[in-house]
Amino acid sequence: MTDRAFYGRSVHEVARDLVGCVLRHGPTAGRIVETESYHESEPACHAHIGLTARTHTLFREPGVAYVYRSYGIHALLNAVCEEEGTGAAVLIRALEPLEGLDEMRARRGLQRPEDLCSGPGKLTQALGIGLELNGSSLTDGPIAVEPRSEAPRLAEGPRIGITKAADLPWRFCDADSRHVSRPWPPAMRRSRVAA
DNA sequence: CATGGGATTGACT
DNA sequence: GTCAATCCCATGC
Repeated sequence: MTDRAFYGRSVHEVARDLVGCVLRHGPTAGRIVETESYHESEPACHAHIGLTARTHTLFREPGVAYVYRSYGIHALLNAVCEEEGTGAAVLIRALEPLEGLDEMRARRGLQRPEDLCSGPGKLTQALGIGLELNGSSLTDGPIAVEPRSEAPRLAEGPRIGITKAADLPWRFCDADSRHVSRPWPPAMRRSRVAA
């Protein structure tokens, strides 16, 4: 289990260090293979507009889960980082499924492991993470994050799916995983190795 | 109080 | 490649 100090650092460092960690909720678990970092100083971050009812969670203490609804349909999971009062978080974008695959298949209505968690909305559905977990603790709550044993090789690139500050290279992928969401970062498109 | 857009996904051409 | 689904909330009148 990660501790609060792990999250109380630069959001970009945390985003890098979360790749390779195991995310767990109930009987389902997966290895984090893709993250993006967001900081209040740039307009793509929800916290950029300041403290509102929606962004309240982003300004809380490090190690809290920020879960919000995207496009009216999907729940997206973030880990709140840096000091309390600073709006910054790491978006968990993809997992390599490890445990509870059948539970994930039932929730997703799909079979292939690489389709179960290869996107931020997909993984919350697969793990059963909903908006009710917004504000819950990642260090002592229903969602757990377990430290990695070794650091994966990272592929970095611009964040995707956003219109503002789209040039910042704050997307971090496990360069050797085939469970990363599409499109893959340029550095990963040439040669592929099995996960 | 009305409106528009978004850190997405899946289905379709 | 395009596009609709669907809803919270920020913004503007």
